[in-house]
Amino acid sequence: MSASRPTAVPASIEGSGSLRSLVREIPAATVARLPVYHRVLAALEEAGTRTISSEALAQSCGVSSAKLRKDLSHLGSYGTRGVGYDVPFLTYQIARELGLTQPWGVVIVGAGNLGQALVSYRGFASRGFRVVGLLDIHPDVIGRQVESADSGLQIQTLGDLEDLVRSGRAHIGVIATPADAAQDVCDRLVAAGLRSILNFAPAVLSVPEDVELRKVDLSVELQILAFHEQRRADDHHPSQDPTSLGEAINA
Amino acid sequence: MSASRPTAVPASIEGSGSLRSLVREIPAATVARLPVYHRVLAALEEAGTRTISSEALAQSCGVSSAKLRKDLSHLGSYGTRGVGYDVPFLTYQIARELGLTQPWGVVIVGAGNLGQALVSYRGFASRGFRVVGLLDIHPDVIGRQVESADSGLQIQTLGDLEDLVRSGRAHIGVIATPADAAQDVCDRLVAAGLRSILNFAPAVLSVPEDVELRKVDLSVELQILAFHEQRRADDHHPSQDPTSLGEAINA
DNA sequence: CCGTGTGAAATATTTCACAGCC
DNA sequence: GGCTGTGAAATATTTCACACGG
Repeated sequence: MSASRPTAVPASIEGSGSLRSLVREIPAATVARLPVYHRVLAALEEAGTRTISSEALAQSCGVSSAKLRKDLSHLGSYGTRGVGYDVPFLTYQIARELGLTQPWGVVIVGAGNLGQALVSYRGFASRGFRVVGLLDIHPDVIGRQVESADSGLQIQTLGDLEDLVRSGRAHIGVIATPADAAQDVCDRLVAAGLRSILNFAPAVLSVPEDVELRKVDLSVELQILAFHEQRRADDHHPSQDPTSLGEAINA
Repeated sequence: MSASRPTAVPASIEGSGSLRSLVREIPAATVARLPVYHRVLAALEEAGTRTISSEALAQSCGVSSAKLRKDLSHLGSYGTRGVGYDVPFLTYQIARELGLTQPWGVVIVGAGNLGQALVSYRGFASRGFRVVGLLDIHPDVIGRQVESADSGLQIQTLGDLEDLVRSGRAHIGVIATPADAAQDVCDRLVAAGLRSILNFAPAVLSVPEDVELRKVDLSVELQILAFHEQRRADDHHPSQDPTSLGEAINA
C-alpha cells in the first residue's frame, strides 16, 4: 500500500531486544485491534482493576490470548511474567500509541441524518475526538443548531472548510454525504490539507497516496450477514442435493 | 472460528474444474469485497456498460486486477477470455451469492440518533434490506413516527421483537443502543431466534457459536486514523532523533 | 492477440508451545 | 507456579506470471 517508503526495518538495530521503541511498523491487523483493547482497559481501570492477565483481558476483548500477547509485544514489553499487565499503565501505553493522549479535531461534511448522528455520537468525545465543524452545501440547513456531544454546533457552509484546517482546528475529515457527492467532497478535504479521511458514503474514493482513507460501509456489513444467513438456509434446506455432500449435514 | 463443522471441502469432487458450484468455502476476505464489486457493477449496469475487463473493474473498485480475478474465480468462471465480464450477468451472480436476490427484514433496536439515521439510510433499501421494526425501551419514544427510506415506521417496544421474528418478517438484528445495554439486547435478539446480528454499540458482545455477529465501530476507525495521523507527525518532527533513521526522511 | 483463470511464490496473520523471568 | 514474550509452524491472503481459450 505505501509504495513510497522503505517499509522494512533495518533489522540490525532491533533483535537485541533491549532497544525497544524505534521498533516501528506495527502490523495493520494489530493496529485495528488496539482501539478495542484500549476501550476494554479503560473500562477496567474505571472499575478499579489493578492488573489483568492476557487470558482474562483477551476474553473480555473477544480474541485469543496468544493474539493479544503478540499484539502487545509490538508495542513493547509492558507486562510482568507471572503477574500480568498493570491496567492503568497498559491503558496509557496503548492510548499513547494510538495518539489518544492528544485531542483531534474532526470536521464532518454532510449534515443529513447520519452526519447529525455522528455529531452527537458519544463514542467520539470519550476518545478525545472533538467535532469542530459540521458542514453542508444545502443552503437552507446552514446555520441550523445541532445537538453535539459537548455543547452545540451550527451547520456551516463547505466554504468554511479551509479555515478550519488552516487554523489547525480540524485534523480528520469525515464524509457523510450521499455517494454521488463523496468524491468531490473528498477532493476538497484533500485540497484543504487534510491527510486523514473517514468515508461513510457508499462509494469508492481515490486519494493521493499520502492520504490515509478509511471507510465504514453500513450496508456492506449487512450484506455479509445476508451471505451467511443465506448460506445457513442453503445448508438446512438443500433444494436439490446434487451428488453426495449429504453426510456433512447433521441437523 | 466455526469449530463445529468440517471446514474443508472433501477436495476430491472439485479439482476437475468442471463442476463449479458446490465449491463452497469462499474466503472471508473475498466475501467482504463482494458487496463493493456488486455496488460498482450495479452502477455500471445502470449506466449501460455491457462488458468490462478485470483491469477496469478492479480500478473502479479500488483493488488490484489479480485480486479481483482471484475473488471472482471463487464464485465460478463467469468471464470470457480475451473479452472480460458480462456486466449484467456478473452483477446477478454476485447478488445471488450474497443473497441479495431475496429481501431481508432488518429489525433495529435503539431509536436514538443512530438508530433513526439507519432507518432512513438509503443504502439499505437499495440492496434489498427492509427495516421492519425500530424498537426501543424508553417509554416516551414508543409510538413516535420515524421517516423511513420506504414509507414510515413507528417506534415499537422491545416486546414486539419476538413477534417480528416468529412471523418471519425479521431476519437480521441491528443493535444501535448505548454500550451498556448492548449485551442484554443481543441476548434478547438471540433468544428471539435471530442468527445474524450487526452491532453498532462500542462493546464486545458474546453470542453462541452458531450466531454470526459483526460489528461496526465508528470510533475505532477514527482511532486508526489518529494512529496514522500521529505517526505522520512523528515522522516529520522527530522530537529527539535517537540513533540514525535520519536518511529515511526526505521532506 | 487479449484477458481470464489459476498454480506457485511471496506476504501477512494467527496459532502453537515453551523458554525465561517474576 | 504462573504468565509473559516470542521463535517456529500453520493458515490465510495477496501477488506473480503464464498457460489456455475465445
